[in-house]
Amino acid sequence: MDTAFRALAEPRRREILRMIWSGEMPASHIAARFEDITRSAVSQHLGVLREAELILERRDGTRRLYRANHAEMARLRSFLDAYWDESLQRLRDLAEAAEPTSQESSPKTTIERNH
Amino acid sequence: MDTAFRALAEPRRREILRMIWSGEMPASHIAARFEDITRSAVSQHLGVLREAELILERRDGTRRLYRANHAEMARLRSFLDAYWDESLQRLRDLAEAAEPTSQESSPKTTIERNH
DNA sequence: CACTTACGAAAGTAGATGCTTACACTTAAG
DNA sequence: CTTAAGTGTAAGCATCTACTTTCGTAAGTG
Repeated sequence: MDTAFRALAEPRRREILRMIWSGEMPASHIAARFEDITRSAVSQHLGVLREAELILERRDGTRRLYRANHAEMARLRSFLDAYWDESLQRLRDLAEAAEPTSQESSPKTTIERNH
Repeated sequence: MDTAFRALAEPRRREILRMIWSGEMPASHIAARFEDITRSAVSQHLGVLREAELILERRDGTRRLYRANHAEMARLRSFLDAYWDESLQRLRDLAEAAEPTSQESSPKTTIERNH
C-alpha cells in the first residue's frame, strides 16, 4: 500500500499510467513522450510502478510491453472507501455496546456517509 | 495531488487520519498513540497532512484539535475514478471520429468499466 | 559473425524525507 | 507576574528519491 501511494505521488508516473491504461505500449514509446528526462529515468519510473504492482509487463522480442494493472488500482480505490466504511463500522460497534440486550427496540441509527 | 498521495504513502499518517476520521482530537492525544516516535515527529506528520489539506485544524485554548478533511479524501477517490472515466471518454471520442456523419446509425458502443 | 535496436542495471549526485533534541510561543492558572 | 501545559519550529543527521551518464545484455538484421 505504501509503495502504491508513493508511486502515484509522482506526476510523471501518473501520466505513464494514463498512457497505458487502455492498451499496452513499448517502453520506448512511453519514454518518447517525456522530452525533458532521459529514457533511463523513464525506465526507472516503470520499475517503481512495477514494484507497486500498478503495471504489468510482457516481453515481445527485444521490446517490453507495459499495461496498467486495473485490479491493483481498483484495490487502491477500495482502500480509500474503507476510511468511510470503517468509521461506519465503529459507530455500529459503539451502538451495539451501548445497547447490549436490545429486543428490536427501534435502533434506527441512520448513519450516512458524512462528507 | 502530489502532496496528498505522498502524505498517504506513510503508514503513520494513514493511521492518524483514521484516528481523527469521525471526530476531532487534540495533538497530544494523537501523539500518545505512537510510542515509538516523539511528539515532535507526530507534529511534523500533522504538518504534512495539513499541507496536503487532508486534515483540518481548530484551536481551543492552548490545544489544537484536528479532524479529517473528508472532502479532500473524496476528491482523491474521484481522481482515481477518473482513470477509468478518461479512457472511456477517449474511446467515445475515437468512435465519434470514425463515424463523423452518423445519422442514428445504431452506434450502441456498449463500453464498460474494463476491470 | 558484426552491428544495431531496445532495454534494464550500476554508480554517482543534489535534493527531499523522517527522525531526534533543543528551543520558542501562546494561553490558562495560581 | 510567574509558572505550567500544549504545541509548533529550527537545526542536524541518516536514509531515500529522481535524476544523469555509462555499461551490460538479449534479440533481431545485414
